[in-house]
Amino acid sequence: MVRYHKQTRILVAIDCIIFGFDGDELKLLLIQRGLEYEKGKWSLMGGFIQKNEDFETGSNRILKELTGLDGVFMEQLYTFGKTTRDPIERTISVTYYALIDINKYKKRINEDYHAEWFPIKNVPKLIFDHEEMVEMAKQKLRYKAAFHPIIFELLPEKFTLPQLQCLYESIYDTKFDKRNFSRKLQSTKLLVKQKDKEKEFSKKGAYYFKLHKKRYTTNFNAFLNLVPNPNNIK
Amino acid sequence: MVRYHKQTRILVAIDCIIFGFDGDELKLLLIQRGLEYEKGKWSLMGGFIQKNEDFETGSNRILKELTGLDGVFMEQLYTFGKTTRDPIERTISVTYYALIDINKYKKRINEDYHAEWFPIKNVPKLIFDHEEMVEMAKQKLRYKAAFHPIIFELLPEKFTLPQLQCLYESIYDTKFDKRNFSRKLQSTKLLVKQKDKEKEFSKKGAYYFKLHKKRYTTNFNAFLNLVPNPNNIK
DNA sequence: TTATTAATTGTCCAAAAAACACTTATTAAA
DNA sequence: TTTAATAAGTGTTTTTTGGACAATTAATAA
Repeated sequence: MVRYHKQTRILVAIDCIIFGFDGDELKLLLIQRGLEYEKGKWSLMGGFIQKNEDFETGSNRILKELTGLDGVFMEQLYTFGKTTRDPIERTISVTYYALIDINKYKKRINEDYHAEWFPIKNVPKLIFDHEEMVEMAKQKLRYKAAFHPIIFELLPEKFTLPQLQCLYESIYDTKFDKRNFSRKLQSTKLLVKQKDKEKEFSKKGAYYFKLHKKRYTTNFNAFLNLVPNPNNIK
Repeated sequence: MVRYHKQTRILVAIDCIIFGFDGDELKLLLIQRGLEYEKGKWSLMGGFIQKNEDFETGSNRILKELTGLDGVFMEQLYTFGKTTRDPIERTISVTYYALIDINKYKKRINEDYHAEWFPIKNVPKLIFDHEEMVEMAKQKLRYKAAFHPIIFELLPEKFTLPQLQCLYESIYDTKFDKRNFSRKLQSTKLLVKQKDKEKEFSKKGAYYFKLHKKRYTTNFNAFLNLVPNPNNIK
């Protein structure tokens, strides 16, 4: 095989910023490094890209290795390339952020890693530039959730309006008016009210909703406005 | 130096998607490959990352090599990693898109490359996955320009409202109502009307505007709405 | 029966966005 | 000099959207 000569070849890692929601606040899944350098310190789940593996495959492999989950929402975030970011050897890191339904995550699916969920407001010190990665992922999530209905990836199939509002409030670290919130979310037409109620968290109980799947997939990338009618743009 | 063992090291390229605006339509700067593989084919400007170079340095080096320009708006777009994207040897590509004032670009600043501006609606066939990169950059530009005032990076210091509208229309491939457009843009408070007029393109002449630099830098990341008052969010 | 708790629901007002058409400045041609 | 042509500039009305605001309801526990 022909090769490019005299060029530097570099290690390429994939790191995953994994978000979950436990019904109370937004959380982040971290692992405690086992052997090698920086042992015992907290870090994002990651790994090196393999010889014949592309990023989609690699990020899914890494996510599955830790969580056992397949087919979750995951999107490339940013590629970090400071020359000194890994003190052992230059490594660039292609990061992906994932939104998972925390109920589907089974603790200890993988005994090789000591993994734990941390409240997003209380993340421990992380190795390398992982804190910067987390910060960027949080911003991306805030940004995207303000325009697109991606938040539902963090919720179980059936959820209530108060749960949904709580999730938004956790992401934006603020409080919303529940009347306006309810009206706004229902006006998206993405929610289908169920007949049964969630009764654990209140006496009255809150109606469950499910996503209108067809509209959800169709509207996943619908967006808003500085340009007139951006949705009608060809 | 300690190194990670048994891991694959990969070539890392940077490719730049360079946009410009000539007063009429959005354009893309491409080069015709000189020697080596795929000679004569059109391609994005790119290069391999150097041993002690991070992405910001590298992307600026590559941009300057072709355009002679410094300090232009450039932002990381996406990292492409399909294992077969470069048939010579596996190479991942970290892409950056740049918005330049086309007037500052001097043709033939660099005789090593045969570079040409192509209308965005009429881009030739490109090598590798470069068309995919261009497509993604176009989408990103549309997305971002709908919420943030980045478009001014494509314009000279003084510009007219009709020019600005023409640029938006070219990006979105549609027509806007000029009364609403003018009102909307002026309501941003980012524009400062000048006393002189541009008189080449019409008999009446159109007033020049400049950016209100302070407000422009302050509001560069201001944005809009699915969440109440996202601008006030902590 | 009453108290408590959280869910649910509606009205009004303000601001923003979109639809819509005429007037003005200038130059070139009649 | 008048007229025609061209593109710039400007205002009003209506509709839609967003946000402020508080009373009622369902269920359980005291």
